[in-house]
Amino acid sequence: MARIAAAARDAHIDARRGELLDAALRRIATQGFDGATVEAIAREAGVAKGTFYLYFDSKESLLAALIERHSLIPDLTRVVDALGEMPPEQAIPLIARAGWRGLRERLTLLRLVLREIPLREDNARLFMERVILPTNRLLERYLDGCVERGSIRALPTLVAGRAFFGMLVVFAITQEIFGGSDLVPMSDEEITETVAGLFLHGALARPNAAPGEDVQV
Amino acid sequence: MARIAAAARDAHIDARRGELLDAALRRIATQGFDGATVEAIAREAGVAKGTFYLYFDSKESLLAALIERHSLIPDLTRVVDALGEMPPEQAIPLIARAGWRGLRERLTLLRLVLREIPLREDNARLFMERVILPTNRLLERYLDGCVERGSIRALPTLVAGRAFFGMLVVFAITQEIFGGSDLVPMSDEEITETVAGLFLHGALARPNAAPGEDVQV
Amino acid sequence: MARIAAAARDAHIDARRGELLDAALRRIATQGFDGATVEAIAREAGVAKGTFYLYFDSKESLLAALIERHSLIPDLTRVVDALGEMPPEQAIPLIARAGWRGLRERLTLLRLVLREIPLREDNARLFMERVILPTNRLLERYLDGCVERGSIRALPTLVAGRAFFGMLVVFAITQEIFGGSDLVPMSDEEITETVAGLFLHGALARPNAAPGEDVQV
Amino acid sequence: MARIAAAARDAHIDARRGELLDAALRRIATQGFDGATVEAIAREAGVAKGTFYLYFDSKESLLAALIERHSLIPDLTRVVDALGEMPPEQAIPLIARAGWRGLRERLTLLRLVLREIPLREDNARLFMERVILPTNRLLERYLDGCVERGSIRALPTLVAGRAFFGMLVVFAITQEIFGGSDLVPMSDEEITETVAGLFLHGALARPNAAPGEDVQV
DNA sequence: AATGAATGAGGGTTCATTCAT
DNA sequence: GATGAATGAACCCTCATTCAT
Repeated sequence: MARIAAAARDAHIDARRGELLDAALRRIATQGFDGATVEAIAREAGVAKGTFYLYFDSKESLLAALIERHSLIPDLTRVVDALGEMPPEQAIPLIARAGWRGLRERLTLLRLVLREIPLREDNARLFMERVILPTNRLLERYLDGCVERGSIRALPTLVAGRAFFGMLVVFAITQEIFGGSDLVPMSDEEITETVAGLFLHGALARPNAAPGEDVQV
Repeated sequence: MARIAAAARDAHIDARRGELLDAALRRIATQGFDGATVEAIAREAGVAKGTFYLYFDSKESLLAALIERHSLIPDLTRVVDALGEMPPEQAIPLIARAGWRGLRERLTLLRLVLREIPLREDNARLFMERVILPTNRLLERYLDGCVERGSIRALPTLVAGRAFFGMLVVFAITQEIFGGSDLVPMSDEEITETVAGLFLHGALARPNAAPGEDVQV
Repeated sequence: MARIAAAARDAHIDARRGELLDAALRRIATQGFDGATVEAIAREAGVAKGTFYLYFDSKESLLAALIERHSLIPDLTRVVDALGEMPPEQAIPLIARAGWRGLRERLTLLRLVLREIPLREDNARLFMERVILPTNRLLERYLDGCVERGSIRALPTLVAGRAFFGMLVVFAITQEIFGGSDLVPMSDEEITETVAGLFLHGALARPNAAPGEDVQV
Repeated sequence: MARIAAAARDAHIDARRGELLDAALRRIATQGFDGATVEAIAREAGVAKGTFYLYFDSKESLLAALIERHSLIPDLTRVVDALGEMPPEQAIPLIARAGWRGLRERLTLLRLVLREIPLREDNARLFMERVILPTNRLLERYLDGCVERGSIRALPTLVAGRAFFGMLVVFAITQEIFGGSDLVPMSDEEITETVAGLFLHGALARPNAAPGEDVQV
């Protein structure tokens, strides 16, 4: 019975933490971390100010929880795992589309990360280790497989993978967060296909030239 | 004489504003906009707190001035203008290196932009119009020229240009701002050459296949 | 049966109150009344926060109970009652030693009283009536007997008694509570014998008697 | 000119600090340190809450300033210095009266000290070193002189001096702070003369009995 | 009887902004 | 023009008290 009660309590605690985290993300998205008061976050979650501190040690500790909670990793893991040995010509566009979708669904978190991470060295490190690098390695592993199978040329796959995904991130920042889509609209297809196309073939018109050499400029 | 005095006064005002902006950028870089107090900024500029308000209406108004003041445009304009009709195989690496250098020299501003712009719709719009899009158009123009001359394939050059430069930005964010270089060091060459190489040739091993088609996945 | 149950319940209530009072005294000793939270007191007593309010109306009401509960009276009553008509030359040193011992055993309570009583007029009155004056009257009665028997001179015995005991209190405050014993150590004997000696003979060298000898303390 | 301005500013700072300290003492006397809010203190001093922090680092730092500021030392120094080699029969009553007067004028500070010092180990040490011991040594020096001149018997003068002054302190606590004067009024004379008389002659009726020996009980 | 989640008033502290000098 | 003392709104956090379970 005690066990059941404890389990119920834990569930309740998790639920409340979740509600507070959701509320926090909403406020922080529009007002920034400093701008979102604990009172506002609590009220948005439907509880009183003091209740916040039953679930988080401090406002600061909410940040880490927030960042750890949302990440692209689960999504991308599923997608990349499903690729198996699919040739890059098919896989890369798939990844681009999935990545773009994932980013658009996480714009709020992206705003948060861009804003709050750089000032917090510990969190920055944590974020690199827990979110960016894992995602990056996922791509690296797939690309390494492609290189082994000879379907893509030898290149620093970690760097290349980040460059690939990074292009999507930059469009998310400029078009969605900085409001670029109001000034210069770009369709989702335009973005994902251009990014995928560039990553696969580059921009050169006659790429039959021996690759790699020109890079030496 | 009155005119001369007025001119001198204007010069003085500009100088003071400049000192304050520099001081502000230094403080904001390490503490964020909210964390940098007017008092600290003023003291860093060597004046008293009240003096700040002789040169700026408010702390907020300093932000716009700050963002407008620093941009990559002059640098890149010079570089891209100098390219003329240089073939992309040579030009793209040059641009990548210049862009990377410019970014690394402006990390402070990049931090500021990532942190403060997203929350301020007006500034975001302004930043897109005044900084991102001009830079983007610069590249677009060069790439359009290449397309015309047949040296690169037909692709949405505005999108492609942003993707190209965006790769560099993402490395600046992850490696320099998020501290990735402590965890996974990457040399400047590795970054610029991989980015340039990808943009030129893509990742495929046998890019002699008719380009563009595979993208249709 | 009902009566037995009621008695058992009362005993239980008293026990719980006692545990809470002990716990409270321990917390308050180190952190002060304001610094000791109800939660901490309850936890120290091994019960939950809410339970506290089953036994006390409020945190404030705990104070009165706490002060009333501990007092020197029982100890001193026993000691003074046992004196009977013992001459002051013997009795006063005995009282000084017993008083000193009692004070040292009640330092926690002394801290509490010094801290919390002065701000609470009602409690102050209560404390005077219930603790200080009874103790004082105890001494007064003994001293009055001495005066009657001619063993001490006529003096305001209430005042004198308080002065006597007060000397001990002041050493408890300065040496034990203010930490004077770290700076200027004084032995228990030095304190009790000097106090007793002063009270009996005063400081003068020849109150007609042979001087110097009195130093035998 | 700058020097003059600086001097004026320092004077102003001292004045403001003084006003705040006075105001703080008044509030703290009636409400305790914790009960006296910074806002209330500031308002009592006629300034805004924020102004408080221009003159004190924190509320806590006000305490030390407060305690250091008021002490009996200057008064007593003057009195005791003026005694010279005056025989104790005259000097002790003088000291008792001056000490009593000084204590009554500093009841507020006494309340503060009793309440706030015990919980703050650092302040307790400081208070012993800076206030109690210096006062104590003042008396010690005078008593040592008397012993040398043979006017009082050899006794531990530091202990005796504290016992002497301590009697006055206890009357201040019980009569003035605990409200004893409402229950059992005692005139100033009764207190000072009894204390002085006890210190000089003790309580015994025929102190020509060989003193000291009886103490050995 | 016992619990502990929830509340919200209230406190210390910071800081953008004003204004008299 | 330059200063910096003064202001007070607003924030984070604590904790006595209540009440549904």
